Amino acid sequence: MAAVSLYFRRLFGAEEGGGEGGGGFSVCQLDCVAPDALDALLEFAYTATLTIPSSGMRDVLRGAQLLGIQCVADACRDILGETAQAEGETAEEQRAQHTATERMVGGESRVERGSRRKTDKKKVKKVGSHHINSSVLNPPPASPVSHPSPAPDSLRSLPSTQPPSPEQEELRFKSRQNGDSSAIRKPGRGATLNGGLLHWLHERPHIAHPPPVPPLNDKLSEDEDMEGFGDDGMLMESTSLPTSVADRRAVASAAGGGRKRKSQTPQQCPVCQKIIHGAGKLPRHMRTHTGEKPFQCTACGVRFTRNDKLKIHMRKHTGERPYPCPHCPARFLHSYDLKNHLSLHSGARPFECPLCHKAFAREDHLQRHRKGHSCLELRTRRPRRGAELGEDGSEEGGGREQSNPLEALSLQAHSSAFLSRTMLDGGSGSGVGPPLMFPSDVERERSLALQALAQLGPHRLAGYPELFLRGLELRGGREAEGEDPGGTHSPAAQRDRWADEVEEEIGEQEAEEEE
DNA sequence: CTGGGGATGGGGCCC
DNA sequence: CGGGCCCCATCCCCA
Repeated sequence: MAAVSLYFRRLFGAEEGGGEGGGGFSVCQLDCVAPDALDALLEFAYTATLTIPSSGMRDVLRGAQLLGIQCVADACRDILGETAQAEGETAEEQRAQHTATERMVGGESRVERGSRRKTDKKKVKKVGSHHINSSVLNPPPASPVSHPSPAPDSLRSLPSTQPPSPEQEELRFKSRQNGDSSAIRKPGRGATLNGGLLHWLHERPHIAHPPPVPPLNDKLSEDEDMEGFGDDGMLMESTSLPTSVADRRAVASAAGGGRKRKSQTPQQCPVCQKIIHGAGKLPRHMRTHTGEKPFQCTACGVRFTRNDKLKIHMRKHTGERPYPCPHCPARFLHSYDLKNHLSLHSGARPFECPLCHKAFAREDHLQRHRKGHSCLELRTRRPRRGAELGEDGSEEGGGREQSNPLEALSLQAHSSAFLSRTMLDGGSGSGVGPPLMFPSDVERERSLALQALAQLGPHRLAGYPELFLRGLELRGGREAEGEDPGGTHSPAAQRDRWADEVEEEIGEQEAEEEE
């Protein structure tokens, strides 16, 4: 909220050097803003989408002015059109704000002291919803509760303390001015404003796009995107991935030097920093943060974040089950349900616990089994290596020939943790560290994890160059040692290999420790 | 604890 | 480039 509202920026400790994100406020009463308007403005702060009930435009305008959300105020005035001009007070405000804006564009950032309308500072910030403690206000639906990056850092690095250069600001200002008429759309439920978190603008589905002002705007859009990801020093700092999207785009931009728009995929989520692959997939991902569910079932009213999920849901009402089992009358809503079901007919259980060698038909059941630490009968049975290879002739087994390296990594962690405890039974450190894990195992875990990462291809490790390089090192070393890289690839066989390696490593380490 | 169905989110492919 | 469609992995819930 501080990122979009001057009022909140001041309220929540934006004082330079203040440091504490809360600013000491625990309760904030906003009775000067109509509840509906405040709700709309909060939604805007989180989602860069402003939904204005047609009856409440004036309230939203006043709320935006009071809270110092300049772009919303501008948009409301734009929507109101001549109405705003006709009212002397509003027109006066508008002139004052334009004057203030022009001062700001010229590099002046002085803030009027004591004024409720703090309209003369930088308008909407590009980075918005970062660790917003809105417990004292009405939180938007399904606002992110947890966040991967620490809150104080996010708050400290709010771009409000690092205003863009005057040139950038001027470009943004011009863009906004030129596009006033096209920046607003009126979808079914109200007006949607494009003006907030600029690096979302190209991604969000219900947001009007910036005005077409080529070629300047084209460059501007890219610059804003870059800014949103990197120039504000927040997102890039938090990830510090040299091969991140922003860097790749920066490199491409520098190399190309042309006007051509670069592909926006993959894109980094500004909230969770996750890299989202695929054109147009970021808006879909963003809805997981905002809780927005624009697709509603007309039959039962259930809402969904995605259209395709709604479509599948509709099958429940239509009775359509398009995935029939060829062996029995069962029909399924999802293809993967049929796939799971087919494993019942085939009897294939390709997912075997490396510890107790219990086999499961489904991978998630194996994972659940492992997470529950329910397999404490260590190696009461030998691996079914031969049996696996024989059984792999079945359709299900054949489908899982290529084991997921991440699965191997996870399984290996599970195995090594468990084995560490059993092999070092009676060792020191009980009660310290995670369950079934000894502190001395941390380094070993790390090493094993890197080995598993080495199984990942560069496409899976593109965002983790350090790990990838180290993984290549390790893999090269192992292959040079004559390990059979083309051995069995069935999931269970792979896991057995890992487990055996773990045992070997543990044995070696024990020998070293004894020495 | 396990088996099974369903829900959710991400990625690939295509238009 | 955005969106639809599909598949996959994972999680949740219930019997």
